[in-house]
Amino acid sequence: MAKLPGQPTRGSISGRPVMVLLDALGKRWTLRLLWELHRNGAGTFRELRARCEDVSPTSLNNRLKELRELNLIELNERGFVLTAQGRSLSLLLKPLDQWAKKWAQTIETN
Amino acid sequence: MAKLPGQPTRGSISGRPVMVLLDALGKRWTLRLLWELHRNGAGTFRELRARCEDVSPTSLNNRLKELRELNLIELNERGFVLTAQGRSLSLLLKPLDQWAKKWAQTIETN
DNA sequence: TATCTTTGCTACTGTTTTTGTAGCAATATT
DNA sequence: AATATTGCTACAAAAACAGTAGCAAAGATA
Repeated sequence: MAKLPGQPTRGSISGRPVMVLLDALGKRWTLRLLWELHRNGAGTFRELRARCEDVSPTSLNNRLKELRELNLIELNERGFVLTAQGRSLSLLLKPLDQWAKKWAQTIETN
Repeated sequence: MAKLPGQPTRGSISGRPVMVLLDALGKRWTLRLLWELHRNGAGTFRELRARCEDVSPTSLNNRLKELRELNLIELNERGFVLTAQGRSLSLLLKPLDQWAKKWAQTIETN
């Protein structure tokens, strides 16, 4: 189901690892799930649904399945957890929070 | 069209800046476009299409429109370019390339 | 001035992705 | 033997995206 590095993806025929990654992250809920698991730790299927604005079980299952095939999360006694790979990736996402705060100040919402 | 920080988004009712950002980045071609503009510089509409696997003009236009409203890109004489904000964001994305390379080695594709 | 090109972009239709509701099978608990 | 919780699936509707064609405006060329 998920496209692994080396394989052509939805958004890039090259199969270059970074392209495969960008494509996976570009699917809905993927980034949010990584973020959620990083910030608030492991969770069961239903817990993750609740944490993610009640995402539909269909979508959640698809994303979790893909993230598992990509070796970014796994399912154990504690629920769905980031793997070592997943943790190292989510570390890269961490600065986005601070960045977004400053960014928000430069945009007039009202 | 685009959801700005402070406003509820597709994937988060809170409007928290980072959620707005994750939602925007989670749309197809968004990450790829930022990546492309960072790596290979400004480009016209048609150039960007070609650079991005011939993305449909409909989708490209939507993403460019959103990215402009989010103050991440702008259109000038040279074509579509990253703004200062866009550049600072794409700097955060840069490490993904190296990460993906190592990541690819840990996954057996064949 | 008239033609030719290139620009960003839109209309339209069909496919893919995502959603929302209901509920199942398996495991654990009481 | 019930009851509850787990991950997950079926199915139909809605939304997002793709693919082709082509338009209007601006610039270059003749």
